[in-house]
Amino acid sequence: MASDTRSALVAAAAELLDQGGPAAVTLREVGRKAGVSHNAPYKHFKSKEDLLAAIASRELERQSETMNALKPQARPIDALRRLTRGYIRWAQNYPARFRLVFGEWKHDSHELGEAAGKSRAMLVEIVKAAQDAHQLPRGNPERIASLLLALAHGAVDLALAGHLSATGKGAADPDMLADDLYALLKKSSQTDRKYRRK
Amino acid sequence: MASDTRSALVAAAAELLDQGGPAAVTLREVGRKAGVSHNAPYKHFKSKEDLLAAIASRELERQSETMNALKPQARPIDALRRLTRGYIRWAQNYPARFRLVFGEWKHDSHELGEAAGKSRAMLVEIVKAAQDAHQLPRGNPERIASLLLALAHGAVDLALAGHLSATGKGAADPDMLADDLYALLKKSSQTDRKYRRK
DNA sequence: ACCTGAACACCGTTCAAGT
DNA sequence: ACCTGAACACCGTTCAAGT
Repeated sequence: MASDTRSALVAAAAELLDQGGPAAVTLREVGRKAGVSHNAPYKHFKSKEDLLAAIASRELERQSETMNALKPQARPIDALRRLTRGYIRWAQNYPARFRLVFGEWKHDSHELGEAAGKSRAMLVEIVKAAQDAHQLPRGNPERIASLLLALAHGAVDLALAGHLSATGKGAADPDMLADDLYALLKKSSQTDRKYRRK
Repeated sequence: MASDTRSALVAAAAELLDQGGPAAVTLREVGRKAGVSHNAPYKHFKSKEDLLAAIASRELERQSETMNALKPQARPIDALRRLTRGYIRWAQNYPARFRLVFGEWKHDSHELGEAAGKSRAMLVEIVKAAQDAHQLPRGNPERIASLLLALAHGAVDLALAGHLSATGKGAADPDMLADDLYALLKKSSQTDRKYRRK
């Protein structure tokens, strides 16, 4: 199914993407790197966009693998924090892949949506566990997962674009903002507990 | 300073951007729309990227104008909420401009950074006012402004990419997530008040 | 100072042809 | 089924030349 040249093409394209952004991913250069002609990719991908979508899918699958490997953790809230940090690190180390995964997709790529859904489901599970341990406030776990994801995503995207760094006292990097949100959630969950004890 | 053809070129380019994304912004089409030759843009902009940066600057300036026009509001917290909603609406109505403004910039465009800083400063002022009225928790106002901005930005970016819509019960749009964060901040500021009264 | 038309190198995509 | 080489249309950019 996943032929040898196909994955070689994806790997070559990902390398070019990291080095010079989407503009550097030319089918001619991809072919050269993979040792085939400049239009051999058309036997494996419908178009250049389809090749880029394959990179994005690969990235999302790797993310869910990383999430699986990271699961066993004493406190669920610590697993969540670690996950958040991992997400931020990934975006900062591979900004081009990060932007590709969350960029616009005309050919709405069913495969991509499924890979994203899988990661999401795992995230929601950990949120539920943290709620059961009273480390997160009550409420719809999917909603809280979205809140955490949106903040981490927005913080790192702004940071990459240089729109976050107020130099000096107010300076905040993505990790700090994530910590702020976790602190707010913790405070809120403590209020929840007080109610529960009444 | 802002010559007539220059702004005509920017307007034409913005229109093309809205219609078909950055790929649709070809200098030939921009020239045609503005009634000049396909390389007249080079007398006003160093490159295509420079033209795109001009669109981004224009957009940021318009944002700070909108913020100025919106300022007089009874409760500062309401002004903040309105600002958040405006930001989300803008991104949803003009996704291509939104992505352009927060995309990557090689030629790091000093002009762009200044326009962004101006909007930021206004946002921080309103946060301060809300803190003084005990509608937001204490703490560094720049930090809280970053938190609000990061969440709104991340939520709307995820929504545009289709990575937010868990259908069914857990479904959350950007406005709902912003409301969640405001609720957490309100709760936290009430705890602050209790401390203050002791 | 601003604009034009021709030209160059490069890219995505298609096609006829080979194994 | 997979690959190749030539060809086409298009694009960003440059250049010589015009006002």
